Amino acid sequence: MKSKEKLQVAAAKLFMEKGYENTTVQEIASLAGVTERTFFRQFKDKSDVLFDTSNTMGQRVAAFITDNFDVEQKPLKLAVDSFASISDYFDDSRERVLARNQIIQSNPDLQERELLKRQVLIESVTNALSVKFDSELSELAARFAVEIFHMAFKKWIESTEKGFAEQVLAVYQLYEKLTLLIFE
Amino acid sequence: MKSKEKLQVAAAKLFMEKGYENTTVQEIASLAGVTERTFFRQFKDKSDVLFDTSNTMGQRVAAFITDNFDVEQKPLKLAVDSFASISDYFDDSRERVLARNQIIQSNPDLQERELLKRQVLIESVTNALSVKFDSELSELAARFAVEIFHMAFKKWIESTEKGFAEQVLAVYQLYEKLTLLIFE
DNA sequence: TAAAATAATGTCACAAACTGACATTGGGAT
DNA sequence: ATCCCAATGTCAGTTTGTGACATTATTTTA
Repeated sequence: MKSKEKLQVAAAKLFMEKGYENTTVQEIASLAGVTERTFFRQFKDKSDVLFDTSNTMGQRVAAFITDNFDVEQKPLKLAVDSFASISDYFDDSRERVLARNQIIQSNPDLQERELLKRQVLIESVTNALSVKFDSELSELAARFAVEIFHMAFKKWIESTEKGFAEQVLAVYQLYEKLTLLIFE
Repeated sequence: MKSKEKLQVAAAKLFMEKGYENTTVQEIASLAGVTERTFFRQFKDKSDVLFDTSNTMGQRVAAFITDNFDVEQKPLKLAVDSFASISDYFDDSRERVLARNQIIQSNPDLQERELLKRQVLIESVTNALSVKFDSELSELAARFAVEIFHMAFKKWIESTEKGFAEQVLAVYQLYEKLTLLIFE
């Protein structure tokens, strides 16, 4: 196992056991059998060890969008569907996602980091949509889609009732309800 | 002048002159004529000195919403109007807002902090809307409204053409265009 | 295979951000 | 004038993060 992975495993373990703020980079490095210095070579800061820098979600979502331009004309619906399309990412590893989420919610620094990741996600979706739609419209749709995704995620966390895709759909319907009010 | 204000002034000056990362808390404190320790008593961290902790915007926006429930039935439109209602906050001090924005955009830490502030804003709007509307619908409307606000802010930064309220309206119209596609 | 280049890790020294504990001061209230 | 309280200072220490250079694996190539 590469030291990067070892550090991620060690960090996850310690964060769970004693909380994010109570574990030092020193401890993580020791548990992983490396030096503090190599921690900071793999991750730009302490919080970085929890965040996937490669933007896997963004790539999957963008791929879905480019693959489905033809069957779906409405930018927002397309973007929302793209989030539903990655529901396996969540449903298949509920345990891990929940644990991770709990750590993040326990600390403001981590929440901020998560928020920044959401901006990257918005960009991915915006770029994917921009191929076919007007760029400003794409950005707005992307922003709305990510908000819908986020609300769906929160609901998915709270209850075991529905799968991720269903929660996304539920929030999308809430959006339809919201917009229908325009024409009352 | 209270030391808190002195620190804010000193920080703003130094951040402008030599950038956020290149100025130390030490320097800010010295310029303000106090100790590093009192800086950290006033602000929870270095970035805090740039952020208004009292959520003035949230309060103003929430106030507008509660004051205008009767004249406006549509939650999103109401929320968006509430942002237009504080346009003086921006138009009246373009200089300062631009300078501040430039500092924030120069550093990831500050961007994250700004993002967290937006969450607080979302909560304010959600709570205000919840008095009259369903709570989930309120949250969705609040999230969308804040995204619209943010896009309007970006456009307002980029061009001197329109006032803040006009930019908000412009993005809202973009939203209408987006939703109309539902019924194509 | 041996030598040489390259990548990963270690060592060390240090700056900057932050905190806890306790001392000092500087105005208001009495 | 004195007492009180809040704000500030002092100081010592922890943790995060970085630069510079040494050492050790790993891979390339002669």
